[in-house]
Amino acid sequence: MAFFDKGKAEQLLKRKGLRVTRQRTAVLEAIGSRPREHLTAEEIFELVKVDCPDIGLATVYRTIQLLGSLHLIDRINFDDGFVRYEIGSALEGTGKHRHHHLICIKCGRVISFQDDLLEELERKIAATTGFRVVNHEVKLYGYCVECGGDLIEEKRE
Amino acid sequence: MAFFDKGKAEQLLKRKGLRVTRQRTAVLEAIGSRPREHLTAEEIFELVKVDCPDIGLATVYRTIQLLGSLHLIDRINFDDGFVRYEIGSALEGTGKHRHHHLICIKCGRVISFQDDLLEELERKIAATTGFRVVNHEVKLYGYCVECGGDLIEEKRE
DNA sequence: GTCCATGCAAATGATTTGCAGTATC
DNA sequence: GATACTGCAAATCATTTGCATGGAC
Repeated sequence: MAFFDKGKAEQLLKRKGLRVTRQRTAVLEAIGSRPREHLTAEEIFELVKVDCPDIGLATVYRTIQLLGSLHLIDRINFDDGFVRYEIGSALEGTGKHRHHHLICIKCGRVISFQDDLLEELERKIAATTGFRVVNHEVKLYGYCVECGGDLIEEKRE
Repeated sequence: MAFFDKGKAEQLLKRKGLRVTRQRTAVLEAIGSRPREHLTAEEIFELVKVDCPDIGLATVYRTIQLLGSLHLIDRINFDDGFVRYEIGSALEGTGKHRHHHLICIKCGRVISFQDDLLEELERKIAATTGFRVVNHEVKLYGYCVECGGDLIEEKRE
């Protein structure tokens, strides 16, 4: 059922001296059950209430923050007023894979894609600036097919 | 004094039937006077008050939103609780140049860099998905030189 | 049994909005 | 002079926090 390594997550919590609670498990499962869905805290709250009806929204926020700091979930921000979350790439089967987002500026649709093209860039930056890159986030804005993505570029307001 | 094309901005406002006010000019100049500085609304407010002491914070917010929608300024979000702004790339001399950000996850320092490496990726995406990319945003997270950027990679929390 | 974790309600804080007065075109 | 813009204060709303109770180990 789970699309991610649940045991690994519990291990990590225990190793840090943190407790494996019903709420934490439920939040992680809710997010893991919706890969690529970019859930808001409120959406996670609604999903979790199914299995865990007494959970409070504050607990969802606290749990989200904890899981985020452990990199069990990833934070994404589409600048629409909500921070969103998805299962951490470290927990998903393939291990290190980077996925990024295409955001349609007309309809708001978000499409995920994978690409490791930035590794070359990261090496270049390390060489020229001494900055050691450990993660990256790429957002591409444009028009999806339904909103005129394949039209010839033209002036538009 | 201005590091950007002020006339172009005023033209654009007028063309849209909008008014060129003291406040709008002052906000744009404040942001333009601090290239690469990623100002928050509050910081812009403080800067603008020098030339325009009676301006209200609400006007700054409204102006920022307006200038952003006209692409006269660019919005950036470093997920620290503030939306930040910088002069729009369209207004700066060189025209189309993309700049992105290196964010140190230890000290928070932000370094800008330029690179057009993503153009190849954009073409690839257009070809495979039909999505027409018109803009992109790249954030690279890691450790700056002062925070151990040039150390060998090791386990850290 | 010890503390960490939770639920609730209240607090926070960036941003938005209503409205009456003001300034641009 | 019409009406878009501004300043002020109040409202909004996602997120955080204080505190007393509850649960994991």
